Amino acid sequence: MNRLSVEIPRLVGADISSDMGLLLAKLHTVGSRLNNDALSEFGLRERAFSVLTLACSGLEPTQRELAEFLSLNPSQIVRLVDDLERQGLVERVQGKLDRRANIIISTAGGWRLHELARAALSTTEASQLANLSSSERRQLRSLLRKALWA
Amino acid sequence: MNRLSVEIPRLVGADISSDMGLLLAKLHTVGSRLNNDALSEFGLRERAFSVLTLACSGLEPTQRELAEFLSLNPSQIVRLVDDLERQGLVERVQGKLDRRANIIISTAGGWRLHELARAALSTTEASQLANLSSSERRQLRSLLRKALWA
DNA sequence: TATTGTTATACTCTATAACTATA
DNA sequence: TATAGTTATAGAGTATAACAATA
Repeated sequence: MNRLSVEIPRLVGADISSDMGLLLAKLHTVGSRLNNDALSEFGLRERAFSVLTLACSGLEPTQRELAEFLSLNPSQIVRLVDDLERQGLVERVQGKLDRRANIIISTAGGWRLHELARAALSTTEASQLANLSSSERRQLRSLLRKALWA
Repeated sequence: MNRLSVEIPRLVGADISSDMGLLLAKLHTVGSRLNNDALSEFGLRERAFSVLTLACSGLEPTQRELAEFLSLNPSQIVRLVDDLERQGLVERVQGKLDRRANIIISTAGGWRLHELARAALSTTEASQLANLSSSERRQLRSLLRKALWA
């Protein structure tokens, strides 16, 4: 249950093996397990890592933008930022134009941890997509991006 | 929050927009919302639909096989089958070779509901992947299958 | 009036360990 | 001893409504 199956199960013959919902669910949840395992030594989980990455991006995202971009709702962002802030990895900075908005930026420690975590994740991604060539991985990435943002 | 964004958000510029974990998480969770909305009129959710589909496949899956194939753990299958059984959609049949195993098969009512649900889902999938041509959708499906089962 | 972030809350999903009956 | 299914339980993820501060 903790890794991609090495044997091809009998049920792959079923029609549902081409069902987009199932394919995405399976690759996502299996990948999440690998990612969360890899991130656990850094005290992070998959979504916290995404928030940290955006806090490191230089784009100065507001919590609202994070919610929209990550397809999470605003109250989930509150919790994620609370935890990252408690760990000293990010800070809430009041927006200049709109004082209601919090801009989330990484601390120096956040940057350092992010680099380590990113490196660790690149190896889990390689194992998650071991069945694909590097050109197929690029193709997959490109199709997923296009599906989401045209 | 309930559909794919029509506008491309500012943060797409960030490196993380190519992060496989994020791409899969986002397309999966947004798709799940659409699927669960579409299935709600049938009293189903995404995973229950997957189990029902396999119960209708003629492959006579055991609960163990369902767990492995769907990347869920056995106790989750118990709950899903309990609910489907309570709705009269599937039955547990004791395995002939191994009396410990339960084979999950669809009832006539399960078959009928499955057909209706499947038709409803095909339209949500179309809207989820509206940005892709039909050849790109086939390509995506094929890459996801290959990633999972070589 | 509308929006940003927050809190409280409920529900769903995921994971684990302990148990039973069979193998 | 090991495996299939079950139960109980805890923790993580998701969704909603109501509220304060600001627009």
